[in-house]
Amino acid sequence: MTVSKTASDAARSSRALRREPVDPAGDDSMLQLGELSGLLGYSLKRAQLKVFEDFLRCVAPLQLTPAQFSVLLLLDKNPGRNQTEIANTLGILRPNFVAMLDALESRDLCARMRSTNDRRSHILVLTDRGRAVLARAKKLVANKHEARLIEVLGPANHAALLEMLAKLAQEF
Amino acid sequence: MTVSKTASDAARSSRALRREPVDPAGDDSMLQLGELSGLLGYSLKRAQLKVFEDFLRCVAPLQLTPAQFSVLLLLDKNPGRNQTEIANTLGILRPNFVAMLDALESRDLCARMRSTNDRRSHILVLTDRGRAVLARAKKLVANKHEARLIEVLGPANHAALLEMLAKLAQEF
DNA sequence: AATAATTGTTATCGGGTATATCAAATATCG
DNA sequence: CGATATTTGATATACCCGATAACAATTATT
Repeated sequence: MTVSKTASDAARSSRALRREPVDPAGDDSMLQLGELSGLLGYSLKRAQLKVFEDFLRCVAPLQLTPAQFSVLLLLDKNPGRNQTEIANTLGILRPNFVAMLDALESRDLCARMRSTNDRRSHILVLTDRGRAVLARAKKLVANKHEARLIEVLGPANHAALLEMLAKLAQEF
Repeated sequence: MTVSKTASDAARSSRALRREPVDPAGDDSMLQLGELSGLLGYSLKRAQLKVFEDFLRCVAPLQLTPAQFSVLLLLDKNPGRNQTEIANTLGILRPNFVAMLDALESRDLCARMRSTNDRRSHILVLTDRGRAVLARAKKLVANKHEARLIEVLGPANHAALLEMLAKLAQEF
């Protein structure tokens, strides 16, 4: 027979939600990772999932994903740009950016305005509400998310980590 | 009308394939990233994509993804384990691990053996071919992939980066 | 003016991740 | 012992993200 809501099911669910391995005091009696712990890509992926997870927690009151936050940030710093430009600088393909913008626009965080010069393109602008949400998001990210990262790593290490990751993201 | 294969289309395709932003000497005249470059999660994600991309290139002759490589590594270091144990330590949900194993088994890289103790579970073993492929993969990863990472970052930085990422993956 | 290219969009596909559920086998407990 | 609960592998399914092809409207090129 099948039982849906049990203690172990709940444990598995919360574990799966965070996509993290299950060794610490779990039931698998600690398998050997071997060369896996020396693989940079492996730790990179794991760390990225944890950091994104924490970002979502910290900014949960505003219901913003990392990708959405990055769009709002970019719109604020680069007014008067169209969809193609914003999508390109974020590495998002234009077709996939359409639904993203639809979601943000339906929440009145940004708006598409027809350009007078080029009637094909949509000039993207933050709404007043978008600016307000972005301001609150920035504070949450700085005071909760990044603050926790700096606390765990130490300020010097945090800066060094950021520099190395930026180098990898560029020159690699 | 629609034109499918043009010079700019090819440029966009290769760019999209690597999921990377399009500023350097592109056409968007360099948008301002703003606080985005200071967001650890942003650089983390970008770096992770680049590193995985390089991993795929380096190990392309063997047609192994990072996830498949990690499974083979784990099977080698932990013989006699079942699907649940291997999947859990890699943060893979059991339902999703089934198709992954099917693919590896269909290529004769590993095999499921019925356990005599517990006839529910499948003991996972590397085949001879699996061991051979893993050995070749290890060399490619070490001599091409990780070597390039160490070259770009410098040995000391590479070690420091690995340590910090491991700390984030655990304590965060 | 004819052709090519760009912009936003839709449809669609594939990969990764998540949940619910099932049959078979085992464990637990009255 | 026997009834119930749990575990294991598996299937089906759903969602999100990334990718490609194609299209109408508009603009650029020649």
